[in-house]
Amino acid sequence: MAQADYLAKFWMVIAHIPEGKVATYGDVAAMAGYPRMARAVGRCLKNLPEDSNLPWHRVINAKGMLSFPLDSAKYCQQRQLLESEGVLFQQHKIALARHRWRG
DNA sequence: AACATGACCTTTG
DNA sequence: CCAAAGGCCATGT
Repeated sequence: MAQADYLAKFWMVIAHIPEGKVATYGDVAAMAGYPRMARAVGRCLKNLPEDSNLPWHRVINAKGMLSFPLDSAKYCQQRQLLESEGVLFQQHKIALARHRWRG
């Protein structure tokens, strides 16, 4: 189905994000060739199995923040993964200007 | 109906 | 006046 088509592209793009860099949902969608599908990217990541080797944590929203409540376990996990890769946080946001990846 | 978003607009500092 | 932050509506699955 068509869904598998763009899902595969999202995975490919995300898999190409370098360590220490991040991309927004919208950027991933655009780089994959589907400009208005930012939310579909989020949906896609949500469906990922745990044993997936995809660096989902390098995908953040346009505000440079993680799309989880600040006190959630998910938020902590993602933030920890990013910081361990060298991504710097300013308060609760990522320094997008410094870490945003451009394909 | 719900969502792991984005862009735009308005308000603060 | 410019920048950052938050709220509201629009998109697509």
